[in-house]
Amino acid sequence: MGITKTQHFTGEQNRLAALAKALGHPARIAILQHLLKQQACICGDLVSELPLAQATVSQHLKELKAVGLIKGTVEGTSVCYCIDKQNWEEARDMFLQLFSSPVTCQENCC
Amino acid sequence: MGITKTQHFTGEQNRLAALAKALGHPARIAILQHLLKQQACICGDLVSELPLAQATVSQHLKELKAVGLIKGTVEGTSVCYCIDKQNWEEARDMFLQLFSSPVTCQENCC
DNA sequence: TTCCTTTATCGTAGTATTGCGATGAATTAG
DNA sequence: CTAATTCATCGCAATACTACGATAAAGGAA
Repeated sequence: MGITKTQHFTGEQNRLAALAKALGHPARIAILQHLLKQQACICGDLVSELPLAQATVSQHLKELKAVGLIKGTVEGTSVCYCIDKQNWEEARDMFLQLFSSPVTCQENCC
Repeated sequence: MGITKTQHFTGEQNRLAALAKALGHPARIAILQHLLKQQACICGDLVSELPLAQATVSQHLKELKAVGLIKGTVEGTSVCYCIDKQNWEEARDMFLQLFSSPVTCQENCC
């Protein structure tokens, strides 16, 4: 079919999957890394930073905004983007929790 | 087009994006959580645990194996899957590094 | 006002993903 | 050997993603 059966999974599983999916593209990783590196916020500089057309970058920004990892504010003609601190920390905590479980599987296991 | 321009990004960005993409589905999150919870490895129990057909689960397992997050070994008729400790820790470190940067953007920013 | 800049959105093409039934391969049971 | 079990793969249909050119919307400059 091609449509994910979200109903059958927990809200946490769906949320974490949505966050991971948003991180699942090198361009979006690059955008986030750039926003983290800059002390101030960035707008269309991202387009010149990335090897992608303006329309494509705008689309990636839209996806990151959709899951809440970034937020944007209009500043005159341009738009200022930055990390959404609250959701970013929520994401960090969810990934941290997933990876905090000890891996009990040994070498000889499997 | 529909093909990601991986050439223009760093190896790290592509690797992290690939790992994130693999985590970008609730079924795969559920699989990993189940493998983490079990002290021993699991095989086809996953199929009965998940609300998906056997073929679909097998496909998700294949993707997780492709990025190295899990590994499987044949044990008679069934296959034993478990977390690949080394790659799992690599993934944990990469996500940790991404989220370790301080978010400097303030409330009034943007 | 008109023009330019900046960003978002639309439309399209190509590709990838999701899901499943059907089938195939490998092992075990009898 | 045959039959059953377990899992992978194939093939298909439906949907989602990636990318970009073209266009639209909104503000600033002249």
